[in-house]
Amino acid sequence: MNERAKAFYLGDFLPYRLSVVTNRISRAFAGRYASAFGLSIPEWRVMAVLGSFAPLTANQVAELTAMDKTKVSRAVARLARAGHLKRAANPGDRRSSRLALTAKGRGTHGRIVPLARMLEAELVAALAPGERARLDAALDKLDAWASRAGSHFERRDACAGAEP
Amino acid sequence: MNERAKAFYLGDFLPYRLSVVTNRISRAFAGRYASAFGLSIPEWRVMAVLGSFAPLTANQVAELTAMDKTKVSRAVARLARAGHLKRAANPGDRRSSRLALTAKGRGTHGRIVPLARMLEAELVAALAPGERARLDAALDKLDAWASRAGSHFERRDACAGAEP
DNA sequence: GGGTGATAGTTGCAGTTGCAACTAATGTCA
DNA sequence: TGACATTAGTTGCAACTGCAACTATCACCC
Repeated sequence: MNERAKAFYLGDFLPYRLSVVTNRISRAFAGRYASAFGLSIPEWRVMAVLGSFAPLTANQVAELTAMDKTKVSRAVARLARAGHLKRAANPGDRRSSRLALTAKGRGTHGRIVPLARMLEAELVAALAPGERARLDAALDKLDAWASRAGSHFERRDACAGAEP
Repeated sequence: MNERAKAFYLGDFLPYRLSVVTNRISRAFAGRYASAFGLSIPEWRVMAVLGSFAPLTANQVAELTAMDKTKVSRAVARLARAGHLKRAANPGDRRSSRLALTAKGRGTHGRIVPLARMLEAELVAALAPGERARLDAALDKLDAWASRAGSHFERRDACAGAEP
């Protein structure tokens, strides 16, 4: 009836809730697997997409991983230094290079992927049957909303996907 | 049949998916509201819990916001400097202080909360009826899993930022 | 061709973060 | 009371982050 409406509980606030859960899961993933191979999450993401899709430019990696090009650049530099990937000249465009995993990189990738699958399986096991599909659907909708909201209201973004 | 199992697609990896969606939403929230009041997300969280629960110690704030005590300490320092909250001596324990919003802080809180509710309403509007409740339930389960996994397996993390 | 504007990727910089180490105040137990 | 472990909160540090600015290359078009 007055301006003193219902109390606001942070714990019920969806963005907060998503953030907390996501961070806990990321932490579990990083702590159990990624860091055991000396990889940060951005590096793991780069390796993951390079493991699936043949040679990619850094730009394509950025799109596939939803990461800022700066982040990709640094992750690629570290992975190259560590011998996990190599850059080959891109015949069609000398500004970019074709990134691909080395044998060592493929080895690491091959060891992490099963562990990632295992972690995901544990995660899904915590859900009821069919609940994962519904979760994915909900996340799709939220993502679509956030992408729209981000591009409409946020300050002038240079280009593509906003990202973490 | 051999070690070359199904390809791994990062885009289907649940931790990754959660991270991307969460970050987009946080960004939309921060860009549209929090930053308009000069508040970072950690600061907004502190104000949110102080707005609901009378005086709290920094420690209690840390628990309620699921933030590191360091983060809380810095957020509180900035909020105090900006005049949004004040620290009062804690009679029972001189190590901590009782934190509470000032009049100015309550004013800001009172203006942000309706906007936060509005954003959440938009978010929920993107979902089907009943889908939000199912999402919450799923998040609860994932959270429970992550808390368990984190406390059991985690130990010395490197220092990689946490994000899937 | 040569100018103009876009694009790929890198780097400088300022701000944020978590962990470890630290100070200060309690608590405990003999 | 006096040593010793605990807890509240702060700070040093080293790493990560995004943005803006920059270089190099490409694309267009007169």
